[in-house]
Amino acid sequence: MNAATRRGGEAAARAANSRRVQEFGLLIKAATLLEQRIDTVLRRECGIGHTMFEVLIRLCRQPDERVSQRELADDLTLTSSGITRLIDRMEEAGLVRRVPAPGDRRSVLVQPTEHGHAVFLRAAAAHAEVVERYFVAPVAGEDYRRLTNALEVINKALREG
Amino acid sequence: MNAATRRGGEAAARAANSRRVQEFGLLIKAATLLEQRIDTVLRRECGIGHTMFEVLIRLCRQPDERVSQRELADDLTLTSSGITRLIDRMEEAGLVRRVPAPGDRRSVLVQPTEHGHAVFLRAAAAHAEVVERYFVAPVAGEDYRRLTNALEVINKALREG
DNA sequence: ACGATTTAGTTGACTACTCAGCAATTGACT
DNA sequence: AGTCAATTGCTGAGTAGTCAACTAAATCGT
Repeated sequence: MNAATRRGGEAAARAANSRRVQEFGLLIKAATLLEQRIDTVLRRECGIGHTMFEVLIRLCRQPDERVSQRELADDLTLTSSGITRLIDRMEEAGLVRRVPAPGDRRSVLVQPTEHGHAVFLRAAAAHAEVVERYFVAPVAGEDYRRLTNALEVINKALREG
Repeated sequence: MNAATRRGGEAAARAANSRRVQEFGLLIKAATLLEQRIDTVLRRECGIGHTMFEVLIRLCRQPDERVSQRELADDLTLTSSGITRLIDRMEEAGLVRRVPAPGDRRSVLVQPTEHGHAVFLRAAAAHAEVVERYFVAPVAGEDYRRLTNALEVINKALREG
């Protein structure tokens, strides 16, 4: 190993060991593991993955239970083609149905079926268990409030910047 | 809409609007947006995505700069076949090289090339900027320490449970 | 009121993963 | 030593997303 390579390696080692890198890694890792855990549980107990569950949340929390594909795509951080295919699969699984949007013939509204409701209710229970156990419980009361607060601030910064 | 459907809808609406669901959504969303943002920046400025960057971090922070594929897979939350293909692409891009592991002929060690070092150094700078701006800065001093602490506790719970 | 721009959704071709099944090697137990 | 189980990495087939290019509909500027 020559001197230049060694210098490069040292600088790289410093960068790779930086506090920020480690700390940021914690966020990515926690989110990945939690998402994976939920996905596994939902698949086993309800036959849907985490992404479909996220769609059902958006549909069911709306009073009229109708959301456009565009809004879903923005909310889930997917592209419009990603949403098209996701809703295709959900429609095929009998979880949702597409209805034309009154007043805008370009837009498609997505609506849960009765089966969609039923699956969502079971999924929500399983979801709540995992969230409670690995996200809420490990972080005690006051710190939990601060955690969600921090996450909100980060999301705000991302939306604005 | 009949009475049964309406009842199902109301229960679903309650579940979908639960505090925990919203709060957990903040974590997923923050992680997704941050990862996406970093991916875009790295791709534009260094020609690599976020996943390859994560591999380079693991390689460069090791004193001897050699890590087995198995360890990388565990660290990045990928399957062994996922890592095989990722390292294939990185090798093809000239970022890393595979070397046989002394003392275990099943195992393959991955090592950054000189080009890998160079790319990593530029990428680390870009990465640091995004992390500083959207992850560290929005959450002021004391709360930031608590945030990383909470994330650590969550990761610990996930590893153990 | 009409052409130019923007927006919503779809499709084809591609990318990056997963899972299941495999071969090679290692370790553990008699 | 000899076999059985576990571990490492690889491969074929399938899944879930992306991007680029398209059509149809709506909105804007004049």
